[in-house]
Amino acid sequence: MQLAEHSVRSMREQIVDTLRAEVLAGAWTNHAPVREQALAERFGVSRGPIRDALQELSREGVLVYRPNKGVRVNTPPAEAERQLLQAMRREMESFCLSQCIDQLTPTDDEQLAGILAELTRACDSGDLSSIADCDLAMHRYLVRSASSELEAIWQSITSRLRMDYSRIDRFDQIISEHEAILEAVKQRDLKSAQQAINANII
Amino acid sequence: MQLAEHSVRSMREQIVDTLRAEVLAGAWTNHAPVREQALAERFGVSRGPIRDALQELSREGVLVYRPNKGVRVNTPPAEAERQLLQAMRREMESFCLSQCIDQLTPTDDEQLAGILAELTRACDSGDLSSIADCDLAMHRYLVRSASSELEAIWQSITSRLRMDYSRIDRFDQIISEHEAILEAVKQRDLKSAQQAINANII
DNA sequence: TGATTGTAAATTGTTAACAATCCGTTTGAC
DNA sequence: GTCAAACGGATTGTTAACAATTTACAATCA
Repeated sequence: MQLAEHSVRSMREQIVDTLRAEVLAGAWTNHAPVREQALAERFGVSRGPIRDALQELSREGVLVYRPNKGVRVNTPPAEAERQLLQAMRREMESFCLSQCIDQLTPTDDEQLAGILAELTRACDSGDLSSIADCDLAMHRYLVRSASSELEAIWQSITSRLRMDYSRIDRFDQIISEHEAILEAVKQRDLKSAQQAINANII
Repeated sequence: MQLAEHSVRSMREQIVDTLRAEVLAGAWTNHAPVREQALAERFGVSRGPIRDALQELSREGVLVYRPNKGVRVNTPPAEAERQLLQAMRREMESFCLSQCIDQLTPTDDEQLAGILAELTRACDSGDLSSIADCDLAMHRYLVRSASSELEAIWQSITSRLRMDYSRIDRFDQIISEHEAILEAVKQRDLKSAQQAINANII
């Protein structure tokens, strides 16, 4: 079974996902250094897997690694850099849509609808961390459907973008934008979907 | 001194650079799995740093990691994906030039000239691995001058592109293209430099 | 024969101890 | 009082042994 292959998530991957979500949700400052021992105790493992996870998050741009000094939370990019990264993200997602849209199945539609439902719930409860998670999950789903290779690059771009979800009056907008994406995808309407994605990536 | 900070290259980085150069030069096949113990003995270290290096190269797209099964050499991307990656690479390098060109010093010009000299030597001797190295080194220098953040993304794009240097009649062209880049950069002529870079990324 | 289960070797994943490095503090000379 | 060298605790880097998993191969049965 192929899906089982994917469900084998190593310790490292779990730690990476947990820590990334926390950092991107703004739960950590970039002033205090990240200590390996503390994380090891928290996750109930030794420092080995923790080091692996921190290294991966550094490569991804979430953290910054300096030899013999450990890691810190990365700072947001300068404005010019941010604009480049955003342009690249748009380009990637447009491409991924064009690659995958004709191969999506009703099962995929259901998955996306599920993510949208969770996003709606998160917006209602105002849980910023969860909103960020769901927003990105929807985009990631489409990118991954096109290419797991591109997913890694996409991740390192979005991790560096550090989107800001704090403007509370945007919640309605976030939901409706993602509804538009889902609708266009369901109809297998590439142009509309690309437009909806571009409108969402601001 | 700031450069000293940079010159502190960890064991992992050295191993990563060595292995990347070998894989991208086509020295490894993607049929045989990569064994940690063998590499550990070759580099005279334990499996720890080797695992770190393999993990980093996996994230970069040079290798592919599968839980409990180790890593293999990655396969080249499909044509459509390759075109996207190339477009993104162009976009990045154009941007980096615009960011750094006015801050480059005569020292940078010398560094670039040095890389070009080495490239010329490599082309003369037909050393494909060295040609690949020097070609990328020049581009990397400009990217890094603009942003070490972007360098990581750039690396993961170029690693996946798997450029082909084997056409022997292209050596003259490679040299002249890089001469054009250096010349335009020396003049601090952004438009010409961007044009030269775009012409070189094919 | 062909498929399947059991077993042993090989390989990756994890751990804990040890070595090397960094950083704040103290000490001592001038 | 100021500066620099030296000390000590804390932290990261590396190692080797151990655990878990995979893989190849032989033994068994229909």
